[in-house]
Amino acid sequence: MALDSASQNQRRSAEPEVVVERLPLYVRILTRLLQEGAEVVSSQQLGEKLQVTPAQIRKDLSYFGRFGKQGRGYSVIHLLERLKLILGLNSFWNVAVVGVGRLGRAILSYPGFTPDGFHLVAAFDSNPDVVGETVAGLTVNSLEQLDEIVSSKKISIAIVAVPTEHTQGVVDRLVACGVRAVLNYAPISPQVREGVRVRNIDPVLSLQSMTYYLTDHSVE
Amino acid sequence: MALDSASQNQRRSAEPEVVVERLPLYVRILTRLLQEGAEVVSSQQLGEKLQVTPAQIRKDLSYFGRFGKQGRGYSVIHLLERLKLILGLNSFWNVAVVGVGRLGRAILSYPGFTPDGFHLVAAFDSNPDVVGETVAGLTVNSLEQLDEIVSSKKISIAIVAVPTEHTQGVVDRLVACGVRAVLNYAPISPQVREGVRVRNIDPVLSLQSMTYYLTDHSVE
DNA sequence: TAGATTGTTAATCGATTAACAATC
DNA sequence: TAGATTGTTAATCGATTAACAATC
Repeated sequence: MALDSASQNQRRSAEPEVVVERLPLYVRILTRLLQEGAEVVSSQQLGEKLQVTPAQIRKDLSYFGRFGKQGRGYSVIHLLERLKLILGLNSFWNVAVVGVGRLGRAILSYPGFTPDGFHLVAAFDSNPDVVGETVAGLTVNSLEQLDEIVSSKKISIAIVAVPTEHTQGVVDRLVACGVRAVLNYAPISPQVREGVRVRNIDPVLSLQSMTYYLTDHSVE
Repeated sequence: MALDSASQNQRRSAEPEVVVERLPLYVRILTRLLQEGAEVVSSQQLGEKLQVTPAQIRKDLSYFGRFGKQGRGYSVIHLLERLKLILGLNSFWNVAVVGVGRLGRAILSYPGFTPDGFHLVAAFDSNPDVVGETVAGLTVNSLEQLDEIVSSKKISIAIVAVPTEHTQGVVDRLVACGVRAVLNYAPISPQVREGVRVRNIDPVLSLQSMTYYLTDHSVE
C-alpha cells in the first residue's frame, strides 16, 4: 500500500505561510551580518535586530530543519546558505514585466531585483507606440507575443503593472502559459487557481489604514 | 476619582490593527458597489466579493458601531460614508515625497493617490542637480528646507523613497518635525517612536517568499 | 407575519511565547 | 566541566468562525 506523500517525505507539520514570509527577512539580516564579518549569531541577537522574540525565530527555523548548535547559536554563513536554498534564492528566476507605463518603467529600471537572482528578461505592453521601444535594455514586446515568449524563455514569475481593468485578463493569460507567481501593482486582488501565488503591492491601502491613527475618534 | 480614558470614552474592546487594515478594502468595494448603483449589501455579499467570511465582516464592523439593519443588510452609501469618516478619508491629507529619484518620480506622477484625498504638496531631494526641477507640478526642494516646509504646510504623512542608508535619518527628521505616518520604499524597517505609523513597501520580499512555492523541496 | 440578516457571545483555530530538557 | 543556547513541547494569546437571539 502506497504511503501518502506527507509520510514519504517524513515531513514535520507543514510550515505556515506567515513563516515562509518571514524567511526573506532572515536572509536579509544574515546577508548583512555576513558582510559585517559576523560568524555566529544567536536567536536572541537575531530577534533584537528584527524586533521579534528569539522563540519565534527558533520556532520558525524548526519548520525547515535544525540549523543551530546548542550553547553557540547559528553559523551565519551556513544558515544563510540553507535559507537561500529553501527559498530558491540560489536559482535564477526569469521574470516578465507586463505593462510598460510609468510604473512599469520604474520597475524595469529599478536595480534592486537583479542582485537577488531575479532577471527581468521580457517586457510587454499593449500600446503600439510603446512596442519596439527599448527600456532598461529590453525591447518591449506586444501582448500578442506573450504566450510564445513566456513559454520559450521559461518565465515563471510576472510583474503586472497594467491598468486595473486589464489586470485579471492579463493574469489569466500569464497563468495559462505557465506563470506561477504574480506580483501585482493594480488595486485589486486577481483571482487565480490553486497553486499560483499572488502578492499585491498596494500603497494606497497602506496610506488609508494609517490615516485611521491620525484621526480623532473621540466624537464618533 | 477620575475614570481612566477607556471608560470615559465608553469604548468597547479596542479594534485590532488587522481590522483597521481591512477597512480600506471595505471602502473600496463599497465605492464600486455605489458606482454600480447598489443600494443595500449584506455581509454575505461583501464576503463573497472580498473572499472572506460574512462573520468576519460583521465582527470587523462591530468594533466601530452598528451600521446594519437586521433582515436587510447595510446601506451602501451610509456604510461607505461612515467608514470613510472613521478612516479619515473625508479629510485632505498633505503628503511630502522625500527622494526624487526614479522611484520618487514614479510616485509623484502616479495619479492614484489624489482621488483618495492624498495631496502631494512638497518634494525633497538631496541632489543639487535635482533641487529646483519641476516634477509633476512640484518644485523639488532641498533637504535643508524640509523642517520649515513640513511644519508650514502641515504635512503629516511622508512617502520616503531615498537610498536605504539615508532612510532612518530622513525618517527621524520627518518625525521630529511632526510627521506621524511614513510610507517607506527602502528595504529596511525604520524604527520610530510610539504613536508614529510606518508601512513598508517591499516588493523584493514578496518575490522572495513566492519563490519558496516555486521550488522543489523533496530533497532537503 | 414570516423570512432574512444583523450584532454579539462562545467555540474554534492558529500563531506566538514561555519554559526547559537536551546538548554543544 | 559550567555556561550558553538550541529545538521542541506546552501554555498563552489573539484572531477567526460558528451559532443564535434580537429585530428589521
